[in-house]
Amino acid sequence: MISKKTKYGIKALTYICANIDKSPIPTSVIAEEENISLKFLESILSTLRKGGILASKKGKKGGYYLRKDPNKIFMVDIIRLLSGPIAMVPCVSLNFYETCEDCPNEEECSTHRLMLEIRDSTLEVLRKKSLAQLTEESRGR
Amino acid sequence: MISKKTKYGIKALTYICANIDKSPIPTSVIAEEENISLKFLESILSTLRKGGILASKKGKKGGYYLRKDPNKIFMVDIIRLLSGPIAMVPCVSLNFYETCEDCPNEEECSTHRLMLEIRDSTLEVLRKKSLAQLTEESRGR
DNA sequence: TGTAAATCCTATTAAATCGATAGGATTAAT
DNA sequence: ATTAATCCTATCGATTTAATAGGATTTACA
Repeated sequence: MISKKTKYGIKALTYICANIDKSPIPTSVIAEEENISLKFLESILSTLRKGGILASKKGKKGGYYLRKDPNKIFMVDIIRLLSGPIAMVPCVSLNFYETCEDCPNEEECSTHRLMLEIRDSTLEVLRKKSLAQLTEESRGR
Repeated sequence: MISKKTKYGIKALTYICANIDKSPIPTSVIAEEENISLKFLESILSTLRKGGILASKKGKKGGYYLRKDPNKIFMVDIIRLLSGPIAMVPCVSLNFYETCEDCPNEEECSTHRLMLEIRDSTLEVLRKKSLAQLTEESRGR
């Protein structure tokens, strides 16, 4: 399960992408449109800014906008930033690898093997999907 | 991330499958071999029994054994039992569906769309992989 | 130059979940 | 009887989650 943080983050980014002409967009507008708690969303957008996905403009008429072309922002990076590892188990994580204390040999661990396959199929989806693409699919129908 | 419950459950099932000739296998043996807390494993195997994957024999010389042919036990069912929904979000879950309070229209929700694709690619892996197959891949190399 | 509207920062909290741990009741083989 | 197993219920500490609170700072604009 992904957290609400991740879910709200994706929705917010899609909103910003869909309204890219109106940016910077204040947190309050997104919170209202997407039914997200304002303060919670503030912290999420802050994470996305620190992570290099969003940029912000302070003060009146300020808000958030995309730092890069949404065709060049991929969902893997967003999910990694908001949720942490893509892998369902640290021992198959590319970016957050950890050994298991209970496994003498990773190669022989059935969980390891299975989760490796799931990680790969998930990565396949997330690496291909850009924010621009997701936004178009969701809104443009 | 999957829980340790799920991880240990998969490892235990693989152990039982790999040692099917010696079944029923007592919890204590699996706990020792796979470095799992005995009491924790007890509760996991109990879940697997109640879920119809394992059967048990009580008393001395008792233990757990597979209820069905391991070629006919698929990883989807095991994961569902131990972790709950395969989907990363309740609104795309086949077996644990729930509406989101914040979404007026699911079809237009970007998170929904993305998680639908991930669910499908994950299901693809989990539905195809049998316990027998996973056991062979992990142990037999 | 003052005010409104925004980001930004730090801290707290209530609730839920996780990963165990504890203690014993029950059942069956020898 | 004894031993070795499942089975059942309850508790617990730690961590994470999803907010909430309060305010400091920055900027547009009248």
